[in-house]
Amino acid sequence: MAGMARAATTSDAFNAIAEPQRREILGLLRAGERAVTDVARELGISQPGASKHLRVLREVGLVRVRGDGKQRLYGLDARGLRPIHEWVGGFERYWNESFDRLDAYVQDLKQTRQEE
Amino acid sequence: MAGMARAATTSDAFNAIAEPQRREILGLLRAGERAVTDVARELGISQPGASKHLRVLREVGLVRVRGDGKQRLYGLDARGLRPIHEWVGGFERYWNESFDRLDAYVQDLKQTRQEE
DNA sequence: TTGACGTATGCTGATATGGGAATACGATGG
DNA sequence: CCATCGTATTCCCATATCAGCATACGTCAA
Repeated sequence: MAGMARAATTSDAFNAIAEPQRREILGLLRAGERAVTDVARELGISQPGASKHLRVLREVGLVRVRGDGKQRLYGLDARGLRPIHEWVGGFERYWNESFDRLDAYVQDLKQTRQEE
Repeated sequence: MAGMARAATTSDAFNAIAEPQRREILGLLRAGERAVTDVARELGISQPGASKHLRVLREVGLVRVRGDGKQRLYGLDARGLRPIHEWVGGFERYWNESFDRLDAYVQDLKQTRQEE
């Protein structure tokens, strides 16, 4: 076996939210549960498209399903976003530094302390 | 033109951090600048591999380069992570809710108010 | 059961992606 | 200029991904 497009956990939450439409879906579901057709309509995508994206989101646990008659209601389960938030948050002290005209030595000093 | 693997901005910060090794690189660079070879060695990947990942990170602006003799020192530029942090943070109030045994109606009520 | 609706899956085509290996490029030192 | 070291790029392969389309599946109503 040779190359793998995106090594390790090929389908984790990081990957799921790398897709703009999936991010839109998650944002939409904050307002409450939605049937597949509704998701498709409100986002202007096809029904199979919505269904597939929802499948990915479900497989990584960002979304739950609930049968409601003929419909399948998808609801947000944001718990999987927390690790992402924490990982990115680990860089919080760095993104306020102005790197624009900053050489490496100064940068090394700054990461020791200095907040703003 | 038909299908595109990952629609809109095919290379944004969301995509860049979807790769585990690239996340490792970013984490490594928090400790300071690194030459390509050092990144490769410390992460146990090949030099071309490191170079390619660093290229992606540079193209989305999460990393800056600086020539240092024969070497090319890569440094972290975390500013591009801020939008991600904010987007994910928009779900913060949802991931503490216990969805485990919660039906949709209750969920709809909760999103109106209730904090914890 | 049959039809209708809602949803999931399968297929295809185009493209993106990552790894490995080889190699080209760039800068420095002699 | 030449050798060397550090880095970037290219080629190839295998795989993953997404969109569009068609179609299968599941549920409910009559």
